[in-house]
Amino acid sequence: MSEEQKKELISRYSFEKRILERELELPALPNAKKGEVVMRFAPNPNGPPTLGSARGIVINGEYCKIYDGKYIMRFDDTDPKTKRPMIEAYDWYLEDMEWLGYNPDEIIYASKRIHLYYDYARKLIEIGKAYTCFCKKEEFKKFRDSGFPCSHRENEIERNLETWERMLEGRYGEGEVVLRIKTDMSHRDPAVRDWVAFRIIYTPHPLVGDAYFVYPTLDFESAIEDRLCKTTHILRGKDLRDSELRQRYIYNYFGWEYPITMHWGRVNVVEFGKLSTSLIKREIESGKYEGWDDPRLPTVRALRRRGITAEAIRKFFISLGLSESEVNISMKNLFAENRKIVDPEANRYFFVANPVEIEIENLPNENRVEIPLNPKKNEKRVLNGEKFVYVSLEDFEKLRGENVRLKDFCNVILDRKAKFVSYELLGAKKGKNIIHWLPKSFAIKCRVLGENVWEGFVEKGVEREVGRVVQFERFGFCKIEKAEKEILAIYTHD
RNA sequence: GCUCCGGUGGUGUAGCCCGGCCAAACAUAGGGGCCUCUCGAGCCCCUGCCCCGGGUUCAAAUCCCGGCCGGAGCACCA
Repeated sequence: MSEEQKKELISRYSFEKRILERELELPALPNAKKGEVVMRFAPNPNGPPTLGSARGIVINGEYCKIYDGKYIMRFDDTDPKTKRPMIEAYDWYLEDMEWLGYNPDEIIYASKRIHLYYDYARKLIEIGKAYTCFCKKEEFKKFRDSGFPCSHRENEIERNLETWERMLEGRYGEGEVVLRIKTDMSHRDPAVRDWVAFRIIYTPHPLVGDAYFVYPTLDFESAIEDRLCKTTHILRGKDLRDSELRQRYIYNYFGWEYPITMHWGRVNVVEFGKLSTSLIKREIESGKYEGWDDPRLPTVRALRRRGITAEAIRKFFISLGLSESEVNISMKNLFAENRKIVDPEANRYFFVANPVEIEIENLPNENRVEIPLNPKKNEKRVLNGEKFVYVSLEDFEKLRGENVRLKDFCNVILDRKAKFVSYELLGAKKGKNIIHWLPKSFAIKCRVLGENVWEGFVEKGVEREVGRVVQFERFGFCKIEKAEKEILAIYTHD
């Protein structure tokens, strides 16, 4: 074939691909019509929401906003024993969800609606699609692994109904009997073979006490609840992918249409490794962390306390999208997002960690030093340029004996007894010898909490910033938490 | 072991379904420079990626087959 023919062929088959300006937005949701979308975020409140939960809240919430849909907060709290809900955590979820910018249109507590699920269980037994099973779990595991049914599978419907009634009357002990959904004992995926729909637990539930003792498993509860709420789209982590396979059996038995599902991959935040809710709980109890909002923790409340904005968290997860591949992501990405939001607004202050007091000998006169509160704004803060000032130990040790610029004030030869050089900026260079300082008469004690604890002084004026993120120059962004006798700040990021 | 899902620069994401201006884009990180009286921000430049092997095709990141690697499920947890 000649070159010409080749070219001809190529141009015939190639088509112009429009290069889309990619914005920060989620891909279109399949089969979604504006105003008709119903989605839910369904956590078990056995601890406060973490960064991982935030992904679910944000992704589902964003789609609800885009499609003007209904957003349901559903507490999947149907295990009072192994994954026992924390009574305070219900409110924590609601608080954090609102803080992240999403307001649920409806709140559902599965534990209060268990009687509704019983009706469906009964119907399934009646049509021969569920059976009561007296196998011990190890015993059943053998059947599941080998793919053979256990004897209970062939129970008469009448007998199943009878046992079920007796379960509800409390005639059996924990672990004695369960209700199973009949799927296919030879299904190629062992995870879907005749799974448990109800089990008996006598431990009182933190929210509803002893109102029930026959509890549905997540798969049963979720299957029914999604139907009752008319959920159209389920977006969740890949760990629940097999749920769909299991739950579809129920949908098929009842002739229901299963919602559209999408799953995102596992997120591993490098800084935290595998920190599960239960592990955090243990470390709080052991005293390693001070509480669920310890700024070192990846809970939503800790991030908020620390000065990470909801907007940054939202953008962070929107940018991750719905990829099914598992990701190793660093907090640095979140911080970069946050810095962009916080930087233009944050006022600047001098914070001197590990202060060293120096005296400027032969200072000609004290004077007012005006420094912008923020380089992009006009407002100024005023410091008194006086004889006794603090500088940080780190700067002192590094630059002792050198010509150093006390930012916006004057140049000195740095020492405990420093020599005044000039008011003008003579040969001082950014990144080299311009340092921050504090007049002794203007300094308030300040403690900064982060990975470390820093003690030092901060300039007067930060008292006004309680609740806001400021930047301590040459130190980092911090959120001012308290201003009483001394200032308490939480380290946000650099 | 069985099942399912992934694998694009250091890290994320887009492109894959519908093969072709993709010798691959954006963000972040790292390196260099400019600017700024902060180690912050901004501006400019640079480094660096289609897991491997076959196949189909004029043409493969994209389709097919086979490996390898990673993750998840196989609970009377969610």
